[in-house]
Amino acid sequence: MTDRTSGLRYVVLGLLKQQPMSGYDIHCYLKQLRWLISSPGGGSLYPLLHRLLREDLVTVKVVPGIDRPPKKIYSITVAGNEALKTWIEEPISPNAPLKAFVLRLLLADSHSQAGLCARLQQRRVQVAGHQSALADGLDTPATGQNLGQELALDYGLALATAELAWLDTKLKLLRDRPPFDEDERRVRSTQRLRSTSAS
Amino acid sequence: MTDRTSGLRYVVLGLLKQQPMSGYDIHCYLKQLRWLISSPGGGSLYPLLHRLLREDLVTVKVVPGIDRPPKKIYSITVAGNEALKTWIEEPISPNAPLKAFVLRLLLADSHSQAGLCARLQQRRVQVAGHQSALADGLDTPATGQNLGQELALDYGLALATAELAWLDTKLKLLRDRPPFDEDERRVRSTQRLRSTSAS
DNA sequence: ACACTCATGTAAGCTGTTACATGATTAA
DNA sequence: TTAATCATGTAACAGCTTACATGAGTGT
Repeated sequence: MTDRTSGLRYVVLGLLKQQPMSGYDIHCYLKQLRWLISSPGGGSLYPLLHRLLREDLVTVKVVPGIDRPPKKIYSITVAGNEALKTWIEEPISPNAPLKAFVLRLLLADSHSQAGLCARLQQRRVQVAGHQSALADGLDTPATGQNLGQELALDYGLALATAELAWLDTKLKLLRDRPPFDEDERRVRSTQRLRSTSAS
Repeated sequence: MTDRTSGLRYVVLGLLKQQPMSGYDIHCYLKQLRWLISSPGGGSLYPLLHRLLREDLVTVKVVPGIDRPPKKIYSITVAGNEALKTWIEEPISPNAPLKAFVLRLLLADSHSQAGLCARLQQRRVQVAGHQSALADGLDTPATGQNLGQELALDYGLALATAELAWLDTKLKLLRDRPPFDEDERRVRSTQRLRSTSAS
């Protein structure tokens, strides 16, 4: 409901849904994504796993490693899956941080394509609102206008505009081709969904 | 140093630098900017002001209102100004949240133009890094590729690209016209710095 | 009478951070 | 030997959130 947290909880559940893994594995995986979402240290991760365990959203199995420290492999439970689904599908509050959206995108592999479309659509509405609010801010020289604020507004506006463009492109792509089945999804998506190019 | 906090502290100091105001005033002001930065409730604001007071970064003066509850008007101190300046000029860690950048932009009115350029430049480097990392992620189908992750990466890439374009435009604009004096700044900036247009 | 805005505050709690501790194995 | 990677954890604390409390005035 609040959407003000980083949602680390659900990132972890999402990863465990893809495959069971240890706290350390999660840590390494998230380090690779650190430019998309903030990655936690052990001090956040392990206590979190303990909490999830107490809440019965995950289970553990200790696997002794050969010539390695033993690992504690965590798996998601039915309750965990439900909690994750609930969170992913729950509407994002309009001024939640950008992460809230990316995160759901990231964890949406369990998502139906229709659900994904709905999510993008919802985002579109919010960004559009956001954008016009910024445009208003720029047009009214009312509130203490200074160079910094002006720049910040213009910056926000530029990013909002770009995001709208992206959303429209993807929505069109997703709508043009009706749902395909699970097996094809992976392949097709990697072939078709590219648009922007690097530097 | 950490850059992991929301920096509310410095937003407040920045506002108080522009003009002395009460906790409630700050609350209202920030509510208007809620699409750019998250705005705190009274439960965050008042304790924060008390802390700033204890740290001698601000001072208070109680102003009894006529037919209104009395206000506590806070003003920034010399120490407060220094703290703010230090924070604004301190380098942003590469994977700090987007807010960290916008915030400094927002509070940069006390900033020299050269400083602003440097800040944009620094951001450019970071976003470029960010962008190529994302591009790499998209090109290697290595890590658990799924539709959601693919979309998230593409999304990040699109936004990074747009941001780079914006940064380049602004940097060019700022470099083309050498520093103008304080009085002209306000007027000129509002005339010249626009680029993106609304819906 | 009721609710709403102005205006300030407290208290409990969650999340996450840093810094530290442990202990084994592997590479310089 | 020293350092680094693997792997887990604890403890202290910062920051923020929600929910609540208070109290005066204003409008319906």
